[in-house]
Amino acid sequence: MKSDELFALLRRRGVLWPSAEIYGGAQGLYDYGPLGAALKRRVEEAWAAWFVGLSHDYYLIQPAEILPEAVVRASGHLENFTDPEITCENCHTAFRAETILEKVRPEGVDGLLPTQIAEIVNSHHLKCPNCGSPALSVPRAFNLMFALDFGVSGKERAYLAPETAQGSYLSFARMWDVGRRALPLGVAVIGKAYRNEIAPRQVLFRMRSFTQAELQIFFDPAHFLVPFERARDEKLPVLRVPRREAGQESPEWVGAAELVASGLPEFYVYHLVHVFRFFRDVLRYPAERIRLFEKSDQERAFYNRIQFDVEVHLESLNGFKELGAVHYRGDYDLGRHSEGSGRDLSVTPTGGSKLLPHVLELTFGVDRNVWGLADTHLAKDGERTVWRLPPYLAPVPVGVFPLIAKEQAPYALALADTLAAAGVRTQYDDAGTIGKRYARMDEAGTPYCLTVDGPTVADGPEHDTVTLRDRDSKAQERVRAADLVARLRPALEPPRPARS
RNA sequence: GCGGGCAUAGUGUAGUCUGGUUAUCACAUAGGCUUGCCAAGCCUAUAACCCGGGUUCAAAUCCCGGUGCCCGCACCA
Repeated sequence: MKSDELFALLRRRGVLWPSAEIYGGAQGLYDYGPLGAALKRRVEEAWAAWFVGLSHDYYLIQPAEILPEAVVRASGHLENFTDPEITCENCHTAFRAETILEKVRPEGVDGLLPTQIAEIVNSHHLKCPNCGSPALSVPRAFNLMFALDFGVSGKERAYLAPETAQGSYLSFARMWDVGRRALPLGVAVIGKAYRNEIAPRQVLFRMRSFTQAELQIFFDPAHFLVPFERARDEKLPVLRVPRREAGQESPEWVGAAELVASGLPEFYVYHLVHVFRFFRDVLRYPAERIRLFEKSDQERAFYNRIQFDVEVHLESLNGFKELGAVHYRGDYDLGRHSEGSGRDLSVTPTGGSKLLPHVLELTFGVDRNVWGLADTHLAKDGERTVWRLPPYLAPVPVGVFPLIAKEQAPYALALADTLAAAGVRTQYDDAGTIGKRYARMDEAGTPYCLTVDGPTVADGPEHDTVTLRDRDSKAQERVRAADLVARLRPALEPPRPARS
């Protein structure tokens, strides 16, 4: 489905819509409706079950979403987000002011006001590096962070967190103390991040307020032992730099052991395997649509030593899109915060020697995956539209209908209440014909529908049995009402990784 | 940010070029009749010209500004 068509469908069904619609909308902001909010929450639950479940030493925390200025200064966000940009009025290419002034001012532009930069551009008659035109714009400082007045004095500044990772780094010292004082130590966060994007686009793909799910693993690079045997036999669809440079865009399937043999650390490949399994086995993206895209030295941020993006081919957006990534960030983060805060964040594990832990970051865009799940799992099947979500991700896992509202409504309502009380979320519906109700639930991604009919309420062998209808096969089966909870509940639990 | 395109009920649309009747049609939604296990049929109801300004006797239609969306470029530490 094309992006427009998919978004129209999601709007119509109340999955999501633009924020502040009645005022004409606000770029880059979206609201989730009932189905969307439920789906997003289930994705988050499945993510936490899988990744926090990877180790006894991985924990979920919830840090603040506002960062004091000192934090973003130390992390590098302040300087990197305020680079002034100059645009060529002729060919419309944008450049960093630093690039344009490179030759005449090799010391850089830090500390200069936009007007001062403009003066230098004018006095040296600088031209566009692309087309040679002298029509260069006045420098514009764009800061992707939302700045806030913090406190009542008006003197302190703070920023909305541009990523959730900083909250984990800030919490490291405390986590060390409350934890087992052992490495590796995993700190997971599912939270909001805010970026004042220049051009928000493609609905959930570039938003100004979005949700990230990230796991920061602090470890000793000399001793990061992982149960690699659980990953060794997996084959991964990787697209590595040499293959990319040879002009290939499709991945090749390479065994985990082979990746290690090529020089990637075991701990990295082990986690990459589990990230791949999450996308294939938990979110159930088709394996052939997934590729692990290695970023080259030039492409990745300077502090990332190894980076693979997890990309999924999305029809609505015409190509592979980044839905997650695995970054080996070295000791950059704790180093910067040690320096910035004046507090030494190095630790001494029991029986070990003092070190500044390194960080392996597993990062996911939650909103992007909600879109991805709509793109890959929601499709037309002849007349009907079916959202083939895994049952544990379905916003409403069970629909309950009376075949004839006038006759079986009380029984069906009571059944829905019983299931709800047992922790199975249901939707009761008696409007229109039975086929219409099935179609409605198919579109909402509901995997199971229960229909109460004549035999259910009549005396006879089928008393207290209902039909259980499967979304994907449309097959029906008679099931005793009393057995329903035991029957349905296992499918509604998200998978967890194997662990000793 | 730049360039191009677009904006009409909940959704998709006709009408805009060439200003003029009660703004078209389908689906969806609500109610009724009928049917009773995969979007059937009939009747009824609800519901729209993105916002602001201008031109005109008259604006969904023409002009200007704004906002939003789509595509391309740039950006995405």
